[in-house]
Amino acid sequence: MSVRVRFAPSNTGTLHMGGARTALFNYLYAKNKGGTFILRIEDTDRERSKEEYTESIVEALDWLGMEPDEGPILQTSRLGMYNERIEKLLEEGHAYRCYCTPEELEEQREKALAEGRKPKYSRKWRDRTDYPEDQPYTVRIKMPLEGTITIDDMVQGEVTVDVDQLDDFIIMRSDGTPTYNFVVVVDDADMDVTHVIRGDDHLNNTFRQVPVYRALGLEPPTFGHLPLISGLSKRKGSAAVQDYRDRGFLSEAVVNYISRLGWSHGDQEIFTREELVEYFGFDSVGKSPSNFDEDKLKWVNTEWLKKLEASDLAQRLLPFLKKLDLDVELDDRLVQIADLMRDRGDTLVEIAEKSTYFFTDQFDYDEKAVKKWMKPVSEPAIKEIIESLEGLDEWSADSIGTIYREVGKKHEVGLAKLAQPTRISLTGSTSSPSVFDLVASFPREEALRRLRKGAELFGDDE
RNA sequence: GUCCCCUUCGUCUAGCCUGGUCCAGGACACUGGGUUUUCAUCCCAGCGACACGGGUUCAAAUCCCGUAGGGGACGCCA
Repeated sequence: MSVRVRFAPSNTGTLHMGGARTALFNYLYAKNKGGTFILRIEDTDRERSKEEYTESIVEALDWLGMEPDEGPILQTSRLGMYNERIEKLLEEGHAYRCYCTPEELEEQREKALAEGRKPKYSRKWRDRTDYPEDQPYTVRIKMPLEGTITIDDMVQGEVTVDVDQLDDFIIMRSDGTPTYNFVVVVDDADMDVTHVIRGDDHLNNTFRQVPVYRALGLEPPTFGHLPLISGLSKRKGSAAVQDYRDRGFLSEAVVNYISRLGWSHGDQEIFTREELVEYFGFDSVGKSPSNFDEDKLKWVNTEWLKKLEASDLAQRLLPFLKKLDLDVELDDRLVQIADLMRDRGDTLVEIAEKSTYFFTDQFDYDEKAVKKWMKPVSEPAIKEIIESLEGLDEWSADSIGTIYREVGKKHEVGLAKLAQPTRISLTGSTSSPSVFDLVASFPREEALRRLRKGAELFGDDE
């Protein structure tokens, strides 16, 4: 049977890095096995579920390149299915009505906790049939009364729990809606899910769900419970995936980075999507929780920034440049600039911010730099360079470089004394790509205009 | 409180299953050098860990037991 996995977030919030990693491991496992990746939205929490979150989750997955093969499937669209199954369980004696009130249960729970016992439903209505008339009731599943339940988890290995830890949990609320631990089972079974891969905060739930499978006459799937990413805070990965996109991280880098949280492939750090799909397997998934380290994410991002095709990079940089109110469009010049700037920042945001001078001359000259470099020694040479540049046949970094070297030699000034004033004139500061590339990156008239304007900064003799 | 899971450099991890090749390897970060027309990139070096305690064994990061610490679960949330 072919592999079918599902990522099943609730739509009570946006997708954050922890969820993204769970989705990724599902996706990678499915693709590695040539299987199917399903997206299901767990929206049975009527209080908190919001459609906008569903959209946000779909968008995040899309950005990360994990389009589901099936879905999104909403659980609320399947309500009828659940009621049928509950009726059947009731008829077969695998479930029963419970007339306890929420207040009554809460009281018992608090009492148990206060006395240091495990809070557990008393099973008061398990074997009763003297149902009160017209009273609201919930439906509870009958858990086995003795024995143990063992699962063979793809990540955790064999885990056994004594059934005395389990109680008859509610599968249908008094308002008639089914609860999570019941609904997941029905859905996973109906969708022919073969492998349930989720965070290990669900490990305990698994022992509740297995008896539900059995009561329904179904074989439980294979489970894989991933260790959680610990200490996620807004600053550490629990912000929406889209926030990382907006902060200038590449989706490849995000995917690459989160894949390495709990999984590894020897010493390799940088993976293409194809490699991830090819190498991924639960043999290499660890059991211990990991921390989200933004410094390393940044490093992975710089690696991807270096890897991308220049034209691709330019395209991705464009929106960030536009956000800075710059007059830019996707053209050869932008591609050239992207290529020059790609290793000069950790994120697209930083690169965009450092690239503003390419698109506007509204910048301030760095005073210290002006003082240090705009000196009379450089002035005659720079003036001659400006003249030579005016008549240059071929406007290219190479030929521009030739002029700088020749003029420098003639005036007996070092290259730094020509390069720095040039940088200041074109960018306002002394930090930029190679000067020749820099000059060549401007249309000739613009370069000359800035050089002439900059030349006015040359100070008097000291 | 009860149950489940986890524990190798600050962080992500390799090694653990199949004890010796590990006085523990790689990566990020950090520190110091070098290359360079600036900055960045890049290169080199350094710093830095087997949670603790018992066993088993000729030999343990690797196997067993315990302790401590961390995480998770215990809902008419998912």
